[in-house]
Amino acid sequence: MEDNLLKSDLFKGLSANQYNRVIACGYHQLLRPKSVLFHQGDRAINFYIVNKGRLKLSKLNEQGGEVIVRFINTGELTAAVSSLKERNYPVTAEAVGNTEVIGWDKTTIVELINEYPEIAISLLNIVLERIDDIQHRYLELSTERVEQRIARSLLRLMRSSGKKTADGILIDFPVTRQDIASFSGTTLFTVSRTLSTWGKKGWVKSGRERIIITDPHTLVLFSENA
Amino acid sequence: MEDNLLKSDLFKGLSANQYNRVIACGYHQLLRPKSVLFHQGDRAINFYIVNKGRLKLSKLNEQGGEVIVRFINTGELTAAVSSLKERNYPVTAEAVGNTEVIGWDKTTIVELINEYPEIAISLLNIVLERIDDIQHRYLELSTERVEQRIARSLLRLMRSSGKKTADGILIDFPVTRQDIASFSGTTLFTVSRTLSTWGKKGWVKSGRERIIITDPHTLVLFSENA
DNA sequence: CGCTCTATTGATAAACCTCAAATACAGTGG
DNA sequence: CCACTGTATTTGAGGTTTATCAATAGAGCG
Repeated sequence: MEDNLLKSDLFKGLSANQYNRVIACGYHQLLRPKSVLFHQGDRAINFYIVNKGRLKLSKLNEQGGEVIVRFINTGELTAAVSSLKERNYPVTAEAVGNTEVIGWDKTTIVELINEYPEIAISLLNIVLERIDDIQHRYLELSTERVEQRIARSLLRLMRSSGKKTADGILIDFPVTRQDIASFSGTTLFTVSRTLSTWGKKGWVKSGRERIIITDPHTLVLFSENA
Repeated sequence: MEDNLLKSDLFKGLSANQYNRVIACGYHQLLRPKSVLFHQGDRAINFYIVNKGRLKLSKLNEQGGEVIVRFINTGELTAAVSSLKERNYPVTAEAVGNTEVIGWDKTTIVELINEYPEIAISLLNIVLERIDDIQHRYLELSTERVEQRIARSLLRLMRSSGKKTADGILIDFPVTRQDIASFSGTTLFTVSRTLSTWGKKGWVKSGRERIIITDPHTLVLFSENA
């Protein structure tokens, strides 16, 4: 049932037995669509792996501004860091569609690391890659124009959650203009206009909570060169 | 000589002996001002701790756009992640003033972690905090106006490298308008204008590569409320 | 004192947001 | 099957923010 997790980066270098033991230490949780797994500042559980479905990691400021930090797809990991400082601006993890996760609390993780240091290495690798990713997005947000960023967002979603269809590559979960906006650092209006334009050009086909990328190649070129 | 490092988060939970052993495994390096410690993609060494001075971590895109990801101050850590994908947009670590670092290569780090798993926990904590920080900055960049972001940048620099003087709190290393701009996601022109305005209001005093925050309190209020 | 790097300031323009109003869509209950 | 309701989306007009470009001034160094 959870064989998809075996392939997860977290378990790189572990034997099947060790893997089973680690899984046994965690606990399963089912999430309905749009239910919240954690806010930063919650304490009980610290690490989660998505067994099925997808989480949306977002961050709010008090003026109501939202950014989507990333999506956590099946097999991927996220952590609820309960740092003492910084209670404001929590990170929120919300299920997109029906989602299953397995969670470990901090104590358990520390025990497991002491038992199997490979886990620590895996975690470090994962986390370093995440830093790389968010730094990259930071650069993009800082230096690129809106349309370029929207293109990159679509391509990211396509790569992580794309599904081939007759028309093109469908982003395989309900995604609103506002989602794309929060993921690209712009407004839903700009996203809407941009998708309209690209629709006319034949690059994408989009509808209510639904985006199909019909010409990925051109979109890639656009995202890199303009 | 390196007692300042003992206090570093990296060595939390280690005995003096263990600390000495870890330090002995690394190798020292002296850097002249503005010399480059690494580009991402370099391989030999993977983790560095700043023993003296300061590093500027920045990222470039091919259009020449630059962002400063963060400054690594004395006692802090950084890693040169040589991921296979993504050769473009390297992260560059450059010395600000004369700087000393100690470096460990990946193999050594892995060995040390296997020996002292506490190190892995420390590293994880450090890296998770960094993620938190950059995510926070990402939110700010996405949702706040330029002046607010400039204020936050100054305050960050003040907190990490501020030095009390008669006039106010001096940012204790040479920092250009362009640096502030790259750190805030704007242009040097906007930074210049903003500092001029704030100079007239008595919030800061600034000159060539030199910024003193004369009214930190007001600047904090401004950074949070407008 | 000339050279180079940094900073200032103004004019102009582009990019993008904000707000308002209309329209499309999906589900629900009659 | 249809009307109804609550979202999601589209589109336009207008305004703000901030970048861009150009020209000038200042600071430090040999």
